[in-house]
Amino acid sequence: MIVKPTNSELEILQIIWKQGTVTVREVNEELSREKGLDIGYTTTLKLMQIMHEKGLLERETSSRTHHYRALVTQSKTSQNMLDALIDNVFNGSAAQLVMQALSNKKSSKKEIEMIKKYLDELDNK
Amino acid sequence: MIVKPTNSELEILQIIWKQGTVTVREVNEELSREKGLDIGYTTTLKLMQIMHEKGLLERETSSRTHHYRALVTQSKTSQNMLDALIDNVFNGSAAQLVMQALSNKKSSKKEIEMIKKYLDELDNK
DNA sequence: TATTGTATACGAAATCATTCGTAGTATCAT
DNA sequence: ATGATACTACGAATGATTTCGTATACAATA
Repeated sequence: MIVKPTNSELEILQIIWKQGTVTVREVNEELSREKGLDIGYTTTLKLMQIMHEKGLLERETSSRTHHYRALVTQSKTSQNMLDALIDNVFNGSAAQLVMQALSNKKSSKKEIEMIKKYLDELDNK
Repeated sequence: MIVKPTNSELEILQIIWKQGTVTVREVNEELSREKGLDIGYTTTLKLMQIMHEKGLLERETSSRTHHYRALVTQSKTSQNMLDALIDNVFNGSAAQLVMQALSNKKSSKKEIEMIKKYLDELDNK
């Protein structure tokens, strides 16, 4: 089943993917830091509770302070988002998306080399 | 100025990008067809009116049936979406996005060749 | 001309996402 | 033990997006 995280949920997921296991407070502080403004603690709490209901997060409630972990991987999630974008906006062509992605964002030579190497590997299969 | 189309707006834009110039009815029928369920005519109408207000569409009202055209290009729009995705999900690395995009969606040899050629051109600049 | 069909305009209901306040409870330091 | 602090639960306000009903007007046609 494909779960599509909302924007706010995605922000929270990013933090969890970096940290592995988190408390609500940790996420709330990191969010506030990133945004440079104070997010209400209960706002973050509520969001994470909803994410738990939706099956995006699991949690450990044995101690008073709950601990959350992601149930969806970063790669699965970003793949879903990419697939949606490819289908919806690039007429199903990954190549089209790739070229456009490279056209604007100036990538370093190193990055381009990396991609080439990657393509060669793809070729040899 | 960056305009961020909502999901529904994007669906409509797709149709308009394919067709060039459209009436509300055409869009409504195409939407209903794609979704396999009947969308209220006035729903589509309202959306397109909003899109017009927002500056996403222009329209020709000389005849009773209005004709709409897109004011945002597909490439500008998709570039914006890609940039957002790269920033939000791929830590700012286009290369990361590119490789992931290619990993799942199996691209044809032809597509891969095309990308390689494209990379070579990028290199020579 | 009266009827029927097809437009637009627009307010507002319905839905979904986000934010927050309050209540209740556990924990910790004094 | 008491008070301050930190936690969860949850209802509800707010805001944005999506959907639809109704009013009104024009056009085609019987």
